[in-house]
Amino acid sequence: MNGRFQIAVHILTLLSKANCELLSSDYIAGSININPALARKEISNLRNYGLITSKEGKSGGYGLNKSSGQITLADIYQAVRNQPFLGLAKNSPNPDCPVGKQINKNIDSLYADLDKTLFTKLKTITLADFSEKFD
Amino acid sequence: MNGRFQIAVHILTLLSKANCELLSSDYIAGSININPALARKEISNLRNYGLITSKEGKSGGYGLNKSSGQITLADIYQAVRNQPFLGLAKNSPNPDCPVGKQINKNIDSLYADLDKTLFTKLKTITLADFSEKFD
DNA sequence: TCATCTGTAATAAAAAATATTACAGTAAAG
DNA sequence: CTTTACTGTAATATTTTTTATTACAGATGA
Repeated sequence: MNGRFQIAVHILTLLSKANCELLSSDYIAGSININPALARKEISNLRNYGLITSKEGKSGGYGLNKSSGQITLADIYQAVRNQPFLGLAKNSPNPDCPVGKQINKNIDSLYADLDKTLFTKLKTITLADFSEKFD
Repeated sequence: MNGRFQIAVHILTLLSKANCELLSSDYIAGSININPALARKEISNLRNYGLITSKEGKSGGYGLNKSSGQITLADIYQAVRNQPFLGLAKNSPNPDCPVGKQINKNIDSLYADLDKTLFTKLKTITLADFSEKFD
């Protein structure tokens, strides 16, 4: 799993515990210990997926766009991955070999299967569930 | 998922279809289209996990150490990963932030949970099952 | 004793992830 | 209106990880 997933979960957990106060990218980046520009970039992506709202200008910042009970970890993962969960087969095997010729197709289909399994699991956990684990 | 998993599955599929003939690292690397030294390195690891046997010297090569029905994809993955399936939390968040302080613990526990889900799924698929998909 | 393999380490190159810098644009507050 | 404190985003640099390459010692059979 991608490091971006962890960052995204961290961001959304902060927002979920912020009680509707807007948080700045500086504050968020400080909690994660990453660069504010990187935080803004990930936030921008999460906003494209409808999970976050933002407000520009002085006293601007970020908040959740839905209640934490309505956001599942599957939503977060879907926003973060640009490829299927486990990546695609990416070798260029020998087409003259009977196994090489078919391996990518079969690996892709295996990955899709595993992907579905994980996704099903992630759908059962809401951001609210996850946030509750923090004091 | 790791590129090494795909390589490992490819190697074991080749061996499983080789009908007990020993295959050389050159042949295997040629099918995957990778460097023979890299293939030998992965094979060496798979041998440490009891999945492959090797024979040195002229007319040497590699073969399966168990029947393909006795090897599951979970065995292969376990051999290939050095860390849990989805990696460990690896940020160094701010310990002065209530969320930052606890995020790694909670992410690790989430990953362990997801890991178990995937592992359970992978255990249901044998190398024989996978190999059957090739003509 | 030569040819053909494996085993492994050291190194190099390529690719991917992450961090940094910079600055234009927006909104509130004086 | 002008200053201040933010977001939005692109360009670039750095670091880390992955993958490839080279090299050669050791094993085994012909």
